[in-house]
Amino acid sequence: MPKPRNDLRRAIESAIRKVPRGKVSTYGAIARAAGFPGASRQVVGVLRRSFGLPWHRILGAGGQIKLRGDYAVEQRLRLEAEGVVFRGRRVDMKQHEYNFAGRKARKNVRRAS
DNA sequence: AGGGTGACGATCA
DNA sequence: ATGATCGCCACCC
Repeated sequence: MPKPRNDLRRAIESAIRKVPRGKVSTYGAIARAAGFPGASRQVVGVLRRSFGLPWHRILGAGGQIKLRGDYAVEQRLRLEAEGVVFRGRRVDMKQHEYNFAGRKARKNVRRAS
């Protein structure tokens, strides 16, 4: 049986809440982490409807802010307040993208010597 | 049932 | 880099 739609929302919220302070993630990544690849638009839906989520830590692919106008400004401010570094209009994902447990980690992880 | 809507994403000109 | 297009998926009239 297919997963109940409710699960989708629950899973997505849960995934969003896992992103720690100072880290960020993307709509697509959240969807995958929640077990619904391709449901990035649903992630947006959840973010818009529910409160109490670290909404500012969720960005578009490539670390780009997808909000418009004042909201975009606020998101950037909030992130910078957490120590997130921007490179032009995008967040430096190399440094701040959160790795969900259970998700395939890149091999070739070399620690800073 | 049918059509419109998103804080999307990947691709191409 | 920017804008257009198409594919996606659940939700709401």
